[in-house]
Parts: sequence; structure tokens; C-alpha cells
Amino acid sequence: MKEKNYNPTDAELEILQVLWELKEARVKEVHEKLSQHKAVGYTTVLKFMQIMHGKGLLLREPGGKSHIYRPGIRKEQVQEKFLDKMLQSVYKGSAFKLVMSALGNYKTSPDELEQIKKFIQSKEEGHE
Amino acid sequence: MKEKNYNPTDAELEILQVLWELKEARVKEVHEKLSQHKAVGYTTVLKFMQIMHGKGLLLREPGGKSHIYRPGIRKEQVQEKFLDKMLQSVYKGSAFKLVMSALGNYKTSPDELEQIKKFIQSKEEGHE
DNA sequence: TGCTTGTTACGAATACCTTCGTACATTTGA
DNA sequence: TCAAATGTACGAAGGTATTCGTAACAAGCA
Repeated sequence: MKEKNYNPTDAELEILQVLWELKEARVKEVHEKLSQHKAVGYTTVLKFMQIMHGKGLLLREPGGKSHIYRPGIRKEQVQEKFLDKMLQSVYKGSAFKLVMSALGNYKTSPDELEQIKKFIQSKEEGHE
Repeated sequence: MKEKNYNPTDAELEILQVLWELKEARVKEVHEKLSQHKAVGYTTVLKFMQIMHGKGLLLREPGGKSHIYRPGIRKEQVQEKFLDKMLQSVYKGSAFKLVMSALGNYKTSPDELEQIKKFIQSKEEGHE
């Protein structure tokens, strides 16, 4: 019965992405990962991870010399939260345009398209 | 050949929503509209609209005593920009989950569902 | 004329985000 | 043993977003 009002910032999101992928990691590894596509100082990453730990966005435990960090929040929860916010703030609550725009402008595999169609079908039938 | 790097903040978005709906309005009217669902000072709204005018997010012209403001950017452009940012930052570029989540959690009319299906169909056929 | 009202312009306070430097602690290997 | 290497904690600077108070100005009217 938690589900606090988590609101990751952009920088926090980048770190969460790494942790969601690696499941767990030390500051060193996260820093290395992020360094692959942008210049960022080690202590900058460290500081963020400390802040995020304070907020509950990350969990951590001692692991020898350094700490081992883990995500403190599920990816799906964050995705839904952002989606909700965006729908309210720029789509005024209507999902239709967003769906069309996403389908129109971004790659979707044939299998995924099929799944979407099936999902719509089941939705329509459920409403009879 | 403009299309600058507009990046409305949350507060700016609220004002844009009003302007997109009313087409044009004075500070007074925008303030009244926003006051309907949150407490906000008149000069706060004024200040934002001045800032936004400076950024090109709003256009304005003298209209007797006060200024008449108009959106300086299309709603669709902002929507696509936000969608793009969200896909990058929290969905890692995959539109599929976003579409499913949007369809699953938000209302869509039968007609809209039909349109989405048709759109997918045409997409699939185009790839033969 | 001079007061009230509606409006604009601007400065400033506060809060938060991002970034990093520096100090301190712990481990380790020569 | 003790210096280098590896980490953590923390403070602080600089930027942006948000909010509003106050001054100034123009128009209208008593």
C-alpha cells in the first residue's frame, strides 16, 4: 500500500532506464553506461543516485566496497504516470490522436500491429 | 522555414490550451478560464504570457486598452514534440506499449477504434 | 483637474534541477 | 605500514520555472 507520488526528472529517468535494464548495478557501472552517449561526471551520477535513494526511486544495499543499487519503482508504473500526465496536459484526455500519431510516426512490427488489432477487437466485443 | 525549438513548460501549456480553444484572448479572459480550476494570480498569468510572447509561443497585437493574444504554435506540433520526447525517455522508442497502454486505460469511442483499425490495415497492406 | 480602474512591465523571492569540486573513509598491494 | 586507488557524502554554484508584489501609465468620469 505504497505507490507514492514518484516523479522522476529527466536525469533520474536516464538512470532508471539503466537500472531497469541491468536489474542491479553500482554507481560505476551506471556511470559507464551513461558515458557511452553523453559526457557526465562520476560524482554527478553518484549524487543523483543518492538523491533517488532518498526519494525511494532506488533501493540499495552494501556490496563490499560500494553500494549495489536496484530500481525502487517499476517501469510500467512510470510509463503510465507519464502517459497520464501527457494525455491531460497536451491531449486533453483524448487518447485517439495520441495513438494515431504514435502509429503514424513510429515503427511498429507486423506482430505488434496484429496484437493491437486483436486488442481493439476484444474491446469492441466486450462492449456489445 | 521556422519551427524553432519550442519547449513549453507545464504552466505555459495550460495557457496554450486556453488559447488553442479560444483562438484569441486577452490576459483577462485567460486568467478567468484558468481560475475556474485553480487559484492563480492575474499578474502571474500576465507574466507568463509576456514570457511566452518573448519566446514566440504567443503572438499579440494591441487591442484598445489591452493586448490580444493568439497561439504562436500549432497544437499538433507540440503534441508530436511531447510524444517524441516521452517515447525516447520512458518507452525507449517503442510505440507499441504506449499504444496498448493508452487504449487500455483511456476511453476511445467506437468510431475512433474503427478508424484505428482501418489505419493499421492500410499500414499492413502498404508493406506487402 | 485629479481620483479610480484596468492594464502592462518589471524585479525579486522561492523552489527545484543539474552539475561538480572537495573532503573524508576504506581497501589494498608494494 | 602507508600511499594510491576507489568510493561515499556533502555543499555550493548556476540555471530555469513559478509566483507575485509594486510601480507606472492611460482612460474615463465626478
